[in-house]
Amino acid sequence: MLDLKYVLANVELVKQNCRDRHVSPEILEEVEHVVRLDGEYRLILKEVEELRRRANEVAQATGKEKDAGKRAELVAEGKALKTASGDKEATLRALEIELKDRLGRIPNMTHPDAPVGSGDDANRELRIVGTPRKFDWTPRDHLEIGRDLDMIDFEAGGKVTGSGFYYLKNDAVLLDLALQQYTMKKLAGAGFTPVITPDLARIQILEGIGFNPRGSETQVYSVDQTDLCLVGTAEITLGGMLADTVLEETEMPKKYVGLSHCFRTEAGAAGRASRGLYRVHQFTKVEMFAFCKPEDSGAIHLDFLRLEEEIFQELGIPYRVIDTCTGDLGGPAYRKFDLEAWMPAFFAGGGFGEVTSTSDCSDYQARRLNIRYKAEGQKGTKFVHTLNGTAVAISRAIIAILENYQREDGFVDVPPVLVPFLGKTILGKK
RNA sequence: GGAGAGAUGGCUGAGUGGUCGAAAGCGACAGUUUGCUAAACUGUUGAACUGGGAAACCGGUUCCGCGGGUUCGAAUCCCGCUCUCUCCGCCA
Repeated sequence: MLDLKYVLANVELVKQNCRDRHVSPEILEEVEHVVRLDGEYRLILKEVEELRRRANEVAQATGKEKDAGKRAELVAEGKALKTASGDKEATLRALEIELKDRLGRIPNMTHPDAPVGSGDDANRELRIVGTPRKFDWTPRDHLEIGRDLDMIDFEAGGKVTGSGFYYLKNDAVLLDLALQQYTMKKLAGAGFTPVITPDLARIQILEGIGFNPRGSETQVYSVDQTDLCLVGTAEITLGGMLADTVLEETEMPKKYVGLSHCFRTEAGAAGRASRGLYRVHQFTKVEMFAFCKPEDSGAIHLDFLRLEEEIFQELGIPYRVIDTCTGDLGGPAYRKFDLEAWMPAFFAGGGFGEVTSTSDCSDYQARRLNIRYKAEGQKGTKFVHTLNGTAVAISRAIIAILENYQREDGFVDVPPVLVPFLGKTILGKK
């Protein structure tokens, strides 16, 4: 959620930002609605406050009044005031709810360096790191490898749960756990507090982070008869962890690395790049999250990106870094970098597929989650900035590892950095 | 799932219908004292929104877990909910 005052003072900037981000026309119109509603709200608030002021005055006077006749007069005035304010109070509440609702639909402002535009063409490739390996044979994709080595069972997943679900078996299980442990250990050593989060969260928290669980094209599974949703990322539970708190300036930045399962309906994503493990309804993810002072978020964002790159460098997977264009930022992100890993077989002839993503959400999430900090020596509180970044999305990392580390004999080498966690050097071999 | 107890400011904790944004203590901050620290003493000390003012500051509204209700008036009475604790049941 943007700051209402900021929106009112910068209507044209906010609207231009909406256009840059290619939001729907209805959302662009929300800016006007917000301005109009705020005007109405202030007008009525003034009237209501005046009525309440007088009502408080009367009520106090009534208590002090000893004379029965005068007392009765005051009570009568109090009753009249009560009647008068009833409707206005209701209108005021309705206006406030609508205002907040519409304000919440306006996306975050955008970092000035983010490329303006929409679609893959507008994304800016910052760099490519690593060299794709040359194969002496036609590289097999992870579906084939997973089946041949009895490591991934999509049929059982489909039967028991549905399309988009899968079982990991044998060495894929060890690989999954090794990736989790390697990443957790690395980030715990880099000053992050390790956390295993709940896999469900309240709707209110989802909304605070910027998800919209109720829309028709929602990516989120809701649990019937409750206000709970399965989380699509630990970003939700990590950000929500400090909802409604006031931090001390000295304890920031607070950095967490969280492990959760992630559930996504992938509504409307049918079609391209949905084979195998690439676009599944459930996967496990290790996620970085930070709460920091506004002036630190830019540096921490770059640090998150550095850590993501370091992880893929250590895993020995070629990747490229994308500075995400305005049209693809989503609602909460002020700026976003993606890492796309080389997948030699999943994309015909080899191609890059998104494996991590890190967003600087400025104070957009903190405002709605009400996460503030007390600045030393200053009165009042300010909203923190929040950042999130994928450390490892296990399913997609598995694709990259299986395809990049495959051997001509059908087995798969274990990336050296994972060997200590996996306890073997070749996957699939008994 | 059943029974009971509770939720008040940074913390502890008083407050059962009007003078309560809320006693007291602790903590924190400032001052006095002091070679420095401590102690002692004095004072200050919640938040959001909002009107006036250059500012210091002066007003107003809201907030005692959350949401309703009763009343001229609610921290206080009534209803619903959430959370915490204790006991019982169940359970990995």
